[in-house]
Amino acid sequence: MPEERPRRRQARGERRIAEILDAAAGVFAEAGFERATTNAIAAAAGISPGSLYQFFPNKAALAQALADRFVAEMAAAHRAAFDGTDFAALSVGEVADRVIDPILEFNLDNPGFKALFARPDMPSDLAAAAQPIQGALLGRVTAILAARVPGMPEPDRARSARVLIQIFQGMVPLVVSTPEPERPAVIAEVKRVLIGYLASIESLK
Amino acid sequence: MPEERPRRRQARGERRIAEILDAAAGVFAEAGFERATTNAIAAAAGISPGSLYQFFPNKAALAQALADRFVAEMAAAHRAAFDGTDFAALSVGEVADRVIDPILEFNLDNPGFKALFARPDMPSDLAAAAQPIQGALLGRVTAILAARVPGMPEPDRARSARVLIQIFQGMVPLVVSTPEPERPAVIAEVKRVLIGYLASIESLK
Amino acid sequence: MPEERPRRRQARGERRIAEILDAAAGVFAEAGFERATTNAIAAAAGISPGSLYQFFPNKAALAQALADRFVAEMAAAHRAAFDGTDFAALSVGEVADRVIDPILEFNLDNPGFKALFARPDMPSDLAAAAQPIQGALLGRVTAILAARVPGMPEPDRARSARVLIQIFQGMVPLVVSTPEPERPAVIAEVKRVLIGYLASIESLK
Amino acid sequence: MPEERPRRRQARGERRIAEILDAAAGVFAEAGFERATTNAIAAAAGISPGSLYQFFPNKAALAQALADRFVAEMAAAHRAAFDGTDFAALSVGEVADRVIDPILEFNLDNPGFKALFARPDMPSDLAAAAQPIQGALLGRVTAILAARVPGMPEPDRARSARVLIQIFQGMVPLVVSTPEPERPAVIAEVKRVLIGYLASIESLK
DNA sequence: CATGAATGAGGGTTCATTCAT
DNA sequence: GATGAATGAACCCTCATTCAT
Repeated sequence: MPEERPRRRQARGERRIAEILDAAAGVFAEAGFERATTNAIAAAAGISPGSLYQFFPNKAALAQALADRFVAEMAAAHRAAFDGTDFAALSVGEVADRVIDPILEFNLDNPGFKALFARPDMPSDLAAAAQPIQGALLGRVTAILAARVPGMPEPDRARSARVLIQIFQGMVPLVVSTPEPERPAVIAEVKRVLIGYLASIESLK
Repeated sequence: MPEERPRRRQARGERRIAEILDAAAGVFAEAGFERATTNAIAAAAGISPGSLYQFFPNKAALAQALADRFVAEMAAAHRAAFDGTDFAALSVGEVADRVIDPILEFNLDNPGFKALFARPDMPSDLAAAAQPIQGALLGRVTAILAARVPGMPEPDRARSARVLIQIFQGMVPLVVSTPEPERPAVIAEVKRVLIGYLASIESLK
Repeated sequence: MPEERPRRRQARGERRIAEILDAAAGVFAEAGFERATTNAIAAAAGISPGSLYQFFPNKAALAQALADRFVAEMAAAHRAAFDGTDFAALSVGEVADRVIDPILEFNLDNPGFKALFARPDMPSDLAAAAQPIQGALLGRVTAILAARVPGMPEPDRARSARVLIQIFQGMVPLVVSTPEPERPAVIAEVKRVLIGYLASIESLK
Repeated sequence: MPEERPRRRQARGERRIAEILDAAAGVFAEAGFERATTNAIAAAAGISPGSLYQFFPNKAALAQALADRFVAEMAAAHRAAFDGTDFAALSVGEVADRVIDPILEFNLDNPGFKALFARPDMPSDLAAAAQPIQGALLGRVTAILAARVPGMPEPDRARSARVLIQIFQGMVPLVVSTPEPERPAVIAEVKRVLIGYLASIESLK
């Protein structure tokens, strides 16, 4: 089986890449993107700086790859939340639960996410990386709206979807920064906001 | 008039400081805090690097001063929005207009604001600078809630105030990033969200 | 022999450190501590500025390390001069030869020494580094005096030891600055001074 | 009296210069030459940086002028010590008193002196400034030796004079750094050294 | 492929000096 | 002459990146 070697190598390489991205996420989360040094990331990954550059040509590419991974994981979370669900048949509360909980969980589990995507000087490449999930999320929320409020004009629907997403994403920092005993109440409130908005749209008939 | 000289000097110094802060806000907005170089800020202010350091002992102090100025301007905007207004007598829509419009305008006018206060590694000093407005804003929104929903338990009120503020602050990027012809519709939607949440609270009696 | 690698590495690292200290001693000697730039030291050591900082965290630490090395070498010279010698059994001339020659030689061989230890704003850390040799030297000269002039009161002895050391150290610049054909005569004269002082003490019985 | 104005101006200018030199001596004494900033000197002199440069074209010239003043004052002290004294008729102890006391006093009174003349990177210009007093001192000590030890060969005499001067100058730091109750004993010891050396020369007949 | 020492451009900051007022 | 704000070259140090081993 001569194919074994390359495959095994590739597998090891991918494990390495994953480790580096894990390390990078941690360092980014702790220091922010700019103050995170590639040497610190390499050290956190248990490799040498030179090795890091065998996998990523530069710091931006590393950030990009981490962003891509975040995006892929996000997409998976979204798929789990959205696929095979008939949102038209659910109550607004159930819709909110389905959509919000997994995404909140993702953000709580991945503190590096914010450090990458919330930085004020995010280059367009990075923003572009996020675009697929944003686009997918937008599409799905639009679909939910279409299912629930069929008569809504397309531009209004798109705008409302963007607003819904933004409300939610804007609340994430509040949820993340709220310590544990109080956090569920905040999450409940976030859902009330979204539900309220959804209901107000639906009431327009 | 021998008092003229120092006064004029001081006036010039303060104008210089204002110019430097303007320049810093611009460079921060464009490059982010970390990538903004003091030399670039000096150049943008039309002065030499050495001159910059006659007004601010270091980059952090410059950031602090800019933050303080933002905070002061924000506070003024808040005062203009809140003081002398009987929020209990207004409709929810009017409340939303009064509160939201000036703050949105401030954010649209000051792109450097975000670069300073949204950076992932904000030092506690900077955060402390923002605390006064945050605190004041929280106090005022809490007061509005108290006026409009007297029977609400205190912890719920505090939480709802935080959520209201966060909804709004979370929407700011969306508003700012929406180009002009579409922007008013987005702002209207933001208000609908807030109004919806307020109404849902008030309906609890 | 797997121990070879780290050992070799460490050896190379220590050679590098020695080279840097050599370079620093030269640059300090030529320009003085303040005017010596770390980049010039790096260049003199044949390395890049960044490399210098892999061995020393800053200029002060570099100076400290150089001082420590000087001190260690001085201490070795002192030990060679003092240990195992019965100064009570020697003539004053022999005592002078034993003590003076190696220290003079050290100063002639290490022009950077003066640049580090004679600077007017020597930080206390550096002074502390020199204190061990100064203390040891003082102890040894005091011991010699005790051996040769047993009846001397302790405070007088301590003072005389300090004076002897100071005479000698004060003469070093004269010796160093005297060009070669004349230098031995100056050294002879220095010894005459010390011998004369020693004799005058001993004559007190 | 039209000559009055320029003279008065000149007088005021010279007073200013003296004040600046006083300030410089103080700052040099406290911070060392390199770390002393011209702005600090100007501030200590109670003038603006610009004014300082009306009197001295640069920092080196200021140092030079201060050195020159020190030298002139030293020369005066020397003249007071040497002129009109028949050293051949005095005991060695009296010679030592006459020569040493005023110079020690000068050093004790002028802490800036050391900061200027003891710095490791003294430029040749500054050294040249000191040369006149050094030369004069050398001449006078040589003359004393000639008066007291007529048969001494010229080269030996010159060398002994240099050694005598160097002994003394080398002891100055010890004297200056010795705190008050103990200082006179140290001074007495310094004199014993010089007397001992002088006596050993004279005994050669 | 891995290593980690080496690189060097560039950033924040200082300070001797200048110049408009 | 005096002022002091302004200048800008140069310093110490960092860190993304490279390369000999």
